[in-house]
Amino acid sequence: MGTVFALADCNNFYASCERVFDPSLAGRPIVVLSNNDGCIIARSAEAKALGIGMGLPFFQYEKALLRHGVAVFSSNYALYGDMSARVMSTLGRFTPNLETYSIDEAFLDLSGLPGDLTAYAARIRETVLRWTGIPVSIGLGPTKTLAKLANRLAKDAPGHNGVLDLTGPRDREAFLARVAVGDIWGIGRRHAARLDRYGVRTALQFSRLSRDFVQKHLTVTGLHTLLELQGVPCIDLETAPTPKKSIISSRSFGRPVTTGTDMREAVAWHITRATEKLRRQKSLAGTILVSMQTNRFLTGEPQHEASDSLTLPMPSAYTPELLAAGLSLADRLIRPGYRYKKVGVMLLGLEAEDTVQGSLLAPPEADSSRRRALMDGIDRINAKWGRETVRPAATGLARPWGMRQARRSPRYTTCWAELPLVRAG
DNA sequence: TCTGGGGTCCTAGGACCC
DNA sequence: TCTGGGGTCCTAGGACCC
Repeated sequence: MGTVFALADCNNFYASCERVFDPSLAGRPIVVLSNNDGCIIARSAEAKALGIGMGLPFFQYEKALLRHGVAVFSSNYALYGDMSARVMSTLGRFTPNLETYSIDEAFLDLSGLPGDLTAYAARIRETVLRWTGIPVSIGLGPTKTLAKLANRLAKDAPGHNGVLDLTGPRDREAFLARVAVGDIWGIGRRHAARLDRYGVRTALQFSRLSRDFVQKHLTVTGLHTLLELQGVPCIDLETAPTPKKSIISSRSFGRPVTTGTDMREAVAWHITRATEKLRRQKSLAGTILVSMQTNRFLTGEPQHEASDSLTLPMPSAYTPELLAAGLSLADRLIRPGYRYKKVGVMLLGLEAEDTVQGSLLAPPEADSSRRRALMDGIDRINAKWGRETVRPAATGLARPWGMRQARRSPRYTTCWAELPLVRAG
């Protein structure tokens, strides 16, 4: 018996989360918007059936959506993140070997399981649905790529009840023939277009290409995809979360920003947020990068896009130090007279806080333990009393650059004041 | 007025070394 | 016209994922 991977993927996850706490949404088309209520990033099955595309700018379709009775939500990541954790912990009851692949997907290693795999997967589905209210589909395969493909078929192909098994070679070719090459995990738009020029349109055709051809055109990652489709595992299950190698905080503004003060506040806010993430994974950053841009869709307006980075003398997770570095970069980049749309901060050159290299030139800071205690104290207060209970003054108070979120549902599961209310009688 | 955010990996080419 | 050979490291850009 070989390896068996399952991919469990929540159906229309964000839309499903909204539905769990609002039964009146059953059967209704739902869309969820990106940050700032910009684009449509999630759709319920009913919304997809109406032909509402992914990534469409909301403001262009707002009237049509409301006319069709579509329920529209701002994204509510407090809710989605918490529901995701519930789904993952439920899945964890069925195997200790689980990789949380994204907010709504997990790979499970089901190798060596006795009995009927399809029935086992069906039981996983039922349990997740009963315990969390979230519907999932499950694909089974001897490699992650085939499990992904099986999952897609489980969702799209009727008559499979949300579970599809591609672990055996039986019927595999027939299923591969039904999947477009661009729908293979790891084959994106560009590669799909390139393959199309060679007449390669289905997963089956792709799986029959020579290794040399694939490596030449799609590099080694493409070669791994090829082998995985042929049933040869190349991509392992990663059960332990690995620390990030870079951390980003960036966001569009709710409205154009024109003053240096607002720009600096926004940059400081992102630095603070990125540095919190950095400390949470117990890392230090060697380099900070600040970027900003105007609204590229407004072709009539003057455009400015700029970014620059600065490498610290010693890697750090001390917010005031990163604020000083990042704001000095911002001051060099910001140009008066532009209407900015977005700023971002990236932390690079990350290393674990306990393995950092010392420097011959800069002796260890006498107050480094004091700095660490200060950050630790602030992080604890904010964990207990809520984000931004204690925050740098540089991040401002009024936040005129903050994002729009006109249609957010309550944070049903993470906020006492927003718990769902049930009336009896 | 309005168009998302956050990541990873690979390769080519330049800088630099002996 | 010709002007070595081989290696490492870093970065930018491109591709992919959700």
